[in-house]
Amino acid sequence: MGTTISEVSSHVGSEVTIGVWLANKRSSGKIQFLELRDGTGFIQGVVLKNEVDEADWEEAKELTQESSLYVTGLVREDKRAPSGYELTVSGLKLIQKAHDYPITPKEHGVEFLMDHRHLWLRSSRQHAILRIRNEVIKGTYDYFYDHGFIKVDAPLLTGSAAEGTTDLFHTKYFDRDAYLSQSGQLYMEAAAMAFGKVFSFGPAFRAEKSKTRRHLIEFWMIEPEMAFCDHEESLKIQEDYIACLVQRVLKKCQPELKVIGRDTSKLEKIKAPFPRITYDEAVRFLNKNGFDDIKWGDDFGAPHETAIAEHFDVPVFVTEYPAKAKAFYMKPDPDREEVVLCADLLAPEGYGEIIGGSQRIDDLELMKKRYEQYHLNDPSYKWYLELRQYGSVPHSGFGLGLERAIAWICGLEHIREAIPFPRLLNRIYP
RNA sequence: UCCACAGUAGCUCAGCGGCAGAGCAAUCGGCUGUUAACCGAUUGGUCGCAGGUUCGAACCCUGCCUGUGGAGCCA
Repeated sequence: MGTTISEVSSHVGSEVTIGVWLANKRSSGKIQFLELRDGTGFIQGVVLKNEVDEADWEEAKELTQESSLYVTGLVREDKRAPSGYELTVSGLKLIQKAHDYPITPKEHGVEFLMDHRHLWLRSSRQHAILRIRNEVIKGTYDYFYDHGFIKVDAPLLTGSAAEGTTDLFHTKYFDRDAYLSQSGQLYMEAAAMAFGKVFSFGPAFRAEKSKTRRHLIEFWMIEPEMAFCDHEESLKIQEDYIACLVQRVLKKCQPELKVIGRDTSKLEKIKAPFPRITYDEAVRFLNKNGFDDIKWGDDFGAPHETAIAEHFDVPVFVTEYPAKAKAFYMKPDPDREEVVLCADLLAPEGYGEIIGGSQRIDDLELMKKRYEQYHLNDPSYKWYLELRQYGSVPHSGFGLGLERAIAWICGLEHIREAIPFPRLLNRIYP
């Protein structure tokens, strides 16, 4: 391994050798421009006929898109080059000549690009998005480590449905039934009782036949859970965490945001605290704004969420939903039993719900009642009830959909670009 | 599961009842500052599949398959 393109600015005036792929080529009779990439960045190589060996000149002429080679040359600053730096090529050594690379520099359709996702990742746009994803992941680890959380891994194979609301992928566990996890939350509640503040980061699987720009069959979720933490404290952590992520991407990923053409002025506004409206207020707002179909007690659909979020240019919390519309484990408001201490965080610009969170029921008798109401008396749920039996404490947590957050931060049309190999309805290749 | 739209060259698309087309890619040639370079030439087809209507179907009709994005559900 030699120098990388990301390091060339510190090698101006000296000769370097870099392992690269040819992204594109433009040539004249006696000068060739090689658009080179090495995974860390892009740089333009210039091959001049009267300054290289004839063999190298001929080899450069033979280069095809995505051929791999070692290139040696002098690093120069040059305003005419796309990146500001240029390599005057003095020698090149072909590793492999690629034939008929499918993704050409022109436009392609969705189906074709998805069929070639393993190659599409090489494009500058996909490269930029996935580097931002990497930064969001690193930012998540840093944030929670810095705030006293420890990462605890939840199992992916489970013996029962975590929430019982969505369709699970069924599989066999030797001669028993098992399901792929759709959430690690219940396990995080157990972990919070052991470690205080915890978070999980792992994949979640939903066998829903959803096919919209906001849905993946397999997606990654960050699920913090905090003991001795009420709903209000949880909201403060959520808004601080999201604002930190956005500011970190703004600080560290300017070149990537530029490649994908993100309007960063919209991201610069993302600072805590975020506005909040209650479910009651949201229903009144919707009824006043042309949504006669919503009445108190109904859950919101995507058009309703979009209408609410459109009134803010930062994420907005919708709080205190009717208990009937939410999961069995959410804690009722002590002053108003019909609503629960929960919040959904809706991202701006129509990106929808990126966080769902709540304070959890800590009272053993109430949880027993919920078990009866929701028919959860299966032995596989026994352990979760026991968390309320041995030193129960107030606790809260939330789940962030990683790809939805990335889609919003990057301003993507579709969530499928926010994950390296998306699993979508009807697509499990490549 | 429901609704809507689409499927023609390797890719992106035009053609909408009368000879299968263009741009890009590929191949060959030209060009010393290109930025999805440009210029000339060549190659490239089961018009998604099956049936029907018609003198004649890529085009009209029916069914099926595949894809797209929207609903529901959710992060």
